[in-house]
Amino acid sequence: MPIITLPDGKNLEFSKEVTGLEVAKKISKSLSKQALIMSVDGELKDLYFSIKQNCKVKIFTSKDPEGLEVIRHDTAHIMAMAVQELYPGTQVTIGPVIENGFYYDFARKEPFTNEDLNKIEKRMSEIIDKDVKTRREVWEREKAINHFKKIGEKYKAEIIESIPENEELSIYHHGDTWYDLCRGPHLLSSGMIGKAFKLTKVSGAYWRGDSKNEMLQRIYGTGWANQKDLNDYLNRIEEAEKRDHRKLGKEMNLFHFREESPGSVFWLEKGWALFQKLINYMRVKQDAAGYREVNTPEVLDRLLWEKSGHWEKYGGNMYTSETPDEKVFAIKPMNCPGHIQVFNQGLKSYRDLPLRITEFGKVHRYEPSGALHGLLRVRAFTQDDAHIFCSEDQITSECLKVTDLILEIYKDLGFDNVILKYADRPEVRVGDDEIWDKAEASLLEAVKESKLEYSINKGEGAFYGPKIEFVLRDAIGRDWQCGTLQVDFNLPGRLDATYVDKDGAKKVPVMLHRALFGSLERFIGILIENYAGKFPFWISPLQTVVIPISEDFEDYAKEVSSKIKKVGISSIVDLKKHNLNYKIREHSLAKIPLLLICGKKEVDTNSVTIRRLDSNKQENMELKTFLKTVSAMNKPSSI
RNA sequence: GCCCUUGUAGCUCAGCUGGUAGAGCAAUUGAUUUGUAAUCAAUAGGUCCGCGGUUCGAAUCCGUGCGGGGGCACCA
Repeated sequence: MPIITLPDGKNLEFSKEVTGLEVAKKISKSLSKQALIMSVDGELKDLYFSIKQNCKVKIFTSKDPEGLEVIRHDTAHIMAMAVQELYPGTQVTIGPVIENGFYYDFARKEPFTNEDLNKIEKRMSEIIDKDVKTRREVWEREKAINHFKKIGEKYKAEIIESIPENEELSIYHHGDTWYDLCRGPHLLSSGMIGKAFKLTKVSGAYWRGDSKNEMLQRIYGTGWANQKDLNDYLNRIEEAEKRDHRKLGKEMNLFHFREESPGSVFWLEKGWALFQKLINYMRVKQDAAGYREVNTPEVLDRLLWEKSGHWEKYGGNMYTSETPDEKVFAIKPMNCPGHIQVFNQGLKSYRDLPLRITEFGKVHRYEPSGALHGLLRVRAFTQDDAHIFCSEDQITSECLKVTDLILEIYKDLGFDNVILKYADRPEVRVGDDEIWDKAEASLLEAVKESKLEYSINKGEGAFYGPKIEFVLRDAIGRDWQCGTLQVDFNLPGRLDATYVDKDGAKKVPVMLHRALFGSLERFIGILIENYAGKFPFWISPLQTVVIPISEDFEDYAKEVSSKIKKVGISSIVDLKKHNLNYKIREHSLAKIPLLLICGKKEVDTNSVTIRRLDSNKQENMELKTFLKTVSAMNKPSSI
């Protein structure tokens, strides 16, 4: 006689055991039509699960995340079913739900093509139309293993073998012919999936995510509660493609890549202007925050990298250079050993701490070819790197200062939404556990004091210390990991850094590694995508174009342009023999923030007519006033 | 690095099943001197990614290398 408690606290009493579907019917007819799955005392169950005892039940529809998830999960199953019907001999492996959709990994010799995807989609649609029923069975472990081995599903058999002995093995049947080992829960029938899904891409994926294993074929799909949500999603993807920094970088003449140096950027004039503006801005901010800028060699003796521990852990990813006298040098993949050598120059006292050394250091890392991606993952990049040498009791306050600086800088660049990821000791590391305990505790304290939202990434720290990663959210809701802050009790000791403490004894300083943008290259990529190339005025690589209406006004246009440059704002005059409409179109497409039109009217009144990007209003302003206005626009909000 | 896919003019792309390449924009030249998103015309521009093979003949088919793209793995 179960009494069922609903989320609103209401109790429903039944005279005998009931299924979820019956509970939903009792609540309301419309709910029973929309119900997809339920939770029983917090545990997700199929709607045909029979409830015998008193419990709390919640029914989920496609409006709930749980409902959407089960739709995606069922779509993955139906896809696997369609694939095995169309391509006999294909083995199934796993098919989980992911953000925005699902995938399923298959083992099959022949590659799936895009035409195959269309065929599979069609077959899925047919299965959904047939509305095949779902049925759950519990199998004996041995029976399941032998069965899947017998029918040639060796991956499934392997999965079952790895499931703990005490766990129940459920097999879900979809219709009479197809079934899959699965934890569930699932929908009552295939028709409940709806048709708001689309198979999006095929790719390779290693069995169990390990590159030592064989490669499977993964088919990705996206799945939604209704057609509108699917269309919205597809539109979001399209919008993101329009913002692709590789496309915009080419269109806007910011940078390019060439075969001769894969993963290294050729910065063009405009891209480099942007790069320099960011660096100059950082110089101002860092100077105010007590940093001292230095510059250290790009090429350093291999012995130093051996001593620091980099050679052992990352040697395979380091560029090296052999000199004519057969010495091996490494091209720096990081700035830290160099900065410790800067610290080591001259005797340091506790009065020098905290000592904040910064460098816009260009580093080279031999990234695997498949990892390269525009500006976002490159083999040569510039870090806005700094190392703070301090005493143990300064760690937390220094970490908080770094966090404040990062937040201020992100805000200036238009990112208000920042979260932290705290990562602790990895398996492969240097230094003993006692030191790690100390480092982790001090960093975590700073994380907590920052009052920012944070998550913990177990075992993801650097090999020399725990770290925080700063993740910002862009204009279209994507997260990007940029800044980093790491506590390091190891490297300074390895490279013999010491300072003289109050009591006259030599001590090893703690070192904090931090980068704010991280990689300038990557950050510019993110900026391009965030702003879709329409940068805020103060970092825009070319801020103004002066357009004379005809040859008669060229001299005035030149005069205006040179006055603009005198107040520190970039400007060119467009003297090409094209008409005004043409020039407006060209420079608007190039995303120039301000176009200044000069004709008879402007010459007579010593003024300019302004056309702002994305506006077709005309705004006439006296040149003097304009120069003042535009100077005020030429800086971020914190300066 | 691995799987799939792709590489034609500065850019975007066309070129069916093999017969040594074409458009638009950009560039150059000339005409037009223009008031807020493409003025008109002419000219020039290509080792069809590299190397090898099949073939009477290869941008096209095959092999291989390099680069790009989508994932996987990696990311100090």
